[in-house]
Amino acid sequence: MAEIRDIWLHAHNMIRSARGIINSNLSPLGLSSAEGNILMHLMTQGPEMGQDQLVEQLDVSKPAISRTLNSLEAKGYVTRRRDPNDRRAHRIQMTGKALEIGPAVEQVYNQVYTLAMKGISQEEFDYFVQLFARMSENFASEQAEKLR
Amino acid sequence: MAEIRDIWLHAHNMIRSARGIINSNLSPLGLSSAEGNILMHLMTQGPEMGQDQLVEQLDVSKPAISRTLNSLEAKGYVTRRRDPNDRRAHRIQMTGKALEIGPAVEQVYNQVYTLAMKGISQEEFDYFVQLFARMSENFASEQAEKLR
DNA sequence: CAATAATAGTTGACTTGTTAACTAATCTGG
DNA sequence: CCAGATTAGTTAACAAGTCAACTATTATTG
Repeated sequence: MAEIRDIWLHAHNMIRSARGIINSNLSPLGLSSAEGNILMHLMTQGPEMGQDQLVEQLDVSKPAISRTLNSLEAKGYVTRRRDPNDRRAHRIQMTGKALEIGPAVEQVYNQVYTLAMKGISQEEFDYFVQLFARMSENFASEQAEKLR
Repeated sequence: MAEIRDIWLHAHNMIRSARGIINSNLSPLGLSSAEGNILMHLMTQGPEMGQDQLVEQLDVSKPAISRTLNSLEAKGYVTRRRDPNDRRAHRIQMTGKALEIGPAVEQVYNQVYTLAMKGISQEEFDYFVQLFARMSENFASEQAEKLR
């Protein structure tokens, strides 16, 4: 019988395992999983964007994004340009160095995705994500409720 | 079209939201979510167990359990007795104080579970958990592989 | 039966995230 | 046009977890 608590155990386990795999595969490149997440997002979603877009699209807090960009910038994988149209904002751009390691990073993430999907059909997967989205939305709208 | 990355966004969001709800509802009792998780487990899975069982069943590392028990003990919700049959081990037991607040704690968790299930049928839920279990197992056996 | 391995817990250093409070720039309505 | 609200980002303090290395027992086995 499925226990509802199990959802949290599985979610916790999956996130921890995936992070572990990503960390150990990125460490030869001198990258952490938090850094990899941002690079992967930039690689797949466009080569340049504002910090606030990273916050929204990766669903991670502003301070977390800010600090991870600090280390990516220090390592030379990313540049922060002031946006000339809005001098509060920063435009984040991957450097040539980032583009060089791009395929290697992408491969690490694809490996994780492949592992997650192992033994699961496309239909099952779509249904799973759809249910997860509804459950996640329950929490999101509860939060919106509280802010009102 | 369902993106596989979305799974992590949903999992992240659900865990964070649930933690937030639990934290804010337990804070009047002076409890954190990490502490609540342990109390809830003791309440539903038996009034007494070894620390290693908490580690295994809650799927949280030894240090995390150890430190959370420190604070539960300091607050008088739990006692650590040395096991007479194995003097390395500790037997964890809820105190009367913990039993008193038990129903209130349980209610907080049930509220979260109810929210997660909103608009989701029992069949959908069972299927969801079953798929999640398989996905989680993919990661667990990968990890076992590496240890071998 | 003694040496070695395994197990239960703790401690320390770190990772990755959070919220709250702040600065600086931009927007908006009276 | 300017006072107050909003927005982009940073900093500080904290939460909750991780792994690695340690102590102190208990189990195994040669």
